[in-house]
Amino acid sequence: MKRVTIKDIAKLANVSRGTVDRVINNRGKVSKDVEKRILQIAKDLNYKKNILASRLASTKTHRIVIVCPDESSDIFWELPKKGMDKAIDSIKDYGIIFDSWKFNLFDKEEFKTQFKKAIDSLPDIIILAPLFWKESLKLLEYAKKKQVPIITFNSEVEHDSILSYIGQNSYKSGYLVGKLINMGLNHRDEIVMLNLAHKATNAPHYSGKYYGLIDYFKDNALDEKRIHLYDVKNFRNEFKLKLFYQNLKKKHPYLKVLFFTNSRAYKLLNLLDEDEINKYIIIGFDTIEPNVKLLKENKIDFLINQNPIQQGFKSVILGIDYIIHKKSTQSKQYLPLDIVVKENVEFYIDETIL
Amino acid sequence: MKRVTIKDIAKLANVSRGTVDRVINNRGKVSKDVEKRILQIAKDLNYKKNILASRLASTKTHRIVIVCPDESSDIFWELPKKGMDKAIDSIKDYGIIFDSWKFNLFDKEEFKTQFKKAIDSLPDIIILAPLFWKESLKLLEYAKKKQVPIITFNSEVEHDSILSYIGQNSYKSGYLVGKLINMGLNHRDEIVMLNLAHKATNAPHYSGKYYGLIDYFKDNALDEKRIHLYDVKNFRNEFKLKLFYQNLKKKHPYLKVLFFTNSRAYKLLNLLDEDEINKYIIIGFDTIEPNVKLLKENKIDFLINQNPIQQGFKSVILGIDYIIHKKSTQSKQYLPLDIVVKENVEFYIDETIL
DNA sequence: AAAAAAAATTTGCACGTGCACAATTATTTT
DNA sequence: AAAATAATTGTGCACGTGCAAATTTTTTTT
Repeated sequence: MKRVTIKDIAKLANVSRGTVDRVINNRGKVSKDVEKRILQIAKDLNYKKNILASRLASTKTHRIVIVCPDESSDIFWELPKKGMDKAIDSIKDYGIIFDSWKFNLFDKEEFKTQFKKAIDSLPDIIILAPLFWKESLKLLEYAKKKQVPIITFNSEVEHDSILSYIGQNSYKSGYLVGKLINMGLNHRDEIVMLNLAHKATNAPHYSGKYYGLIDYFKDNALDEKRIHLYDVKNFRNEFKLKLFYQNLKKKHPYLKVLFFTNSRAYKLLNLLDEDEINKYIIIGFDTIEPNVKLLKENKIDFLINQNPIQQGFKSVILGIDYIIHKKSTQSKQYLPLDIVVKENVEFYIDETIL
Repeated sequence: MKRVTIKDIAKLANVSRGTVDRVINNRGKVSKDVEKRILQIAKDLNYKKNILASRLASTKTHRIVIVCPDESSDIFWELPKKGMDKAIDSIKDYGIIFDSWKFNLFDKEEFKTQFKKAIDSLPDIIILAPLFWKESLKLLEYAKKKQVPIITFNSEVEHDSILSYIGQNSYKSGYLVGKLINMGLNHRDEIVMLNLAHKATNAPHYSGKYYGLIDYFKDNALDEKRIHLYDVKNFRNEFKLKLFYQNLKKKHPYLKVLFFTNSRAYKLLNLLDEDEINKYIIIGFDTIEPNVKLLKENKIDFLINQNPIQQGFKSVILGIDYIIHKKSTQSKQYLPLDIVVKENVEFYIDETIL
């Protein structure tokens, strides 16, 4: 069962390889009837381009630009980076160049600068973590004008220059947290949802979580008035963070659940005593090292894993797919929301992908 | 930054491409000093073979044989199949031939026949689901004699002709189940562990689960005497299965947890009434369709996902890796044990891998 | 209807490696 | 030391596609 090649098609169509090539790759300059004939034959023979030969012969060098936070500005971002590096490594023969425009997670201006630079360099595609919502939308419009397609990951933004989104579904993660909370809740207990983040960053990102949680309570006839949402902007100042917690305790005598909306649970928890922590059901996100440590010490009860490594990996693979196959289906891919407990955490730490 | 090619090395070493080729691929017939020189230069330049060109030029056709149960004999086996098909599809240009020797899950003799046939066909590698323990060991010895390397998945067997194992860790899954059970258990409740399987199949497979569960109880100062293990060999006979359950109920007045050791929870559950089921905490394995249905109906509380799709996918990828790169590190890769509940099941059903 | 222009098609080299056979050099045998 | 043999090294074609220059065919213009 020999593979069907361009040559086979050419012979059957009574034309040369070059003509078939032009049809297959839409290079034009082919008469209508010949084109039709060739396409029919290609279809009949179920011709599939040999990607090895294609990439080997191609002189074009494609370029993918990655725009995401510097992993030194926040520990979480080491994870997508791992996945991306893995993917990049796996296709080193395909002649695709990767550039990285990093920005400090807390620096809105730098985000704008870097994203703009990325667009202006006119790459074949940009892989973007659109952390700042408003600014992203503006620049996405700019990208559209410049005809640079974009794959987003981690944060969900809607825009028609976005080819695909890879990441978690915030709403559903909130809903899932509802379930986890409910497994150990009494009727009076209060739930506090802590958003340790700058106001600047992606708003829908965590509000989705909030509404998911609320809806779980509604769907299960629980009183959602017991849920309290707090934005904690000064989380990087330990003193203020601790002060915030002292006030929180006073305000909520029946406080039972601490739900951290992102990977920064450890920032507060590491400031508290053991018996203080043990009173609560504590839920956070992402299996970064300080969180895992707390999980193993029974200080965190659940971590939701949003598969950041896979997010990075798949974003890059998708970018490659787009370039190689010119696949351009607008799509969303929500990665699993894994429930991580002490007893299965080992499987979610040093994922060896592929 | 142009890629380093064989030609570059040849020029620097003052030899021809052919000589470099012979060194790189250990084809012999090269004088010692030239070989040394070339290897040094290759190392200095950090030469990496271009896999595209290599595979394109290669005339060799490699063959991978898959030996696993026919998916029609048990619904579970559709899942690894999906993963395998995906992996096979992704490398269709690499000129690797796949053969499949299926066997009926319940037929020990057929397993032996097919596995033996696979070995005798002398493929480059066999990907095997070693469901029958004793028979596998015997034939693995035979494979060793015939020098056929083997990758196993799904069931863990120890043998030195096995290159890698991809699958779950039974002990740890039992341990994890302990945790899940414990979240909703009272001190008197009885746990019943049901092994719906022929005696013939892989013994350590489920006994690992048993010991894991026991150990969780011990580690957490729970009374492991409340755990009762039953082998249910006649599970395919609905009448006998129901009878078994009736007896079970009589025997265990404080029965609270039904823990199914494999994917066959639905076989019993579909015979029982809704209010019967609601009394229990029910835990099973694998997100096959009938189980998912029960999970969505709140009839199953937890499913442990052993990532069968990924198991299939990774087994094949590993086989390809072995053939292409001659990587031959003996290794085990335990895939995550995902906790699946109604609220996150959607992410574990129709996994779109890569 | 010949010349010019445009459109369609063919041809040949390139990509980097595998592999078989030819050519050269080194070693052994006569 | 020439001849025979062995060991080593070089050369050319192949894999299937991309691409552009060269050629042929068709259409338009004079």
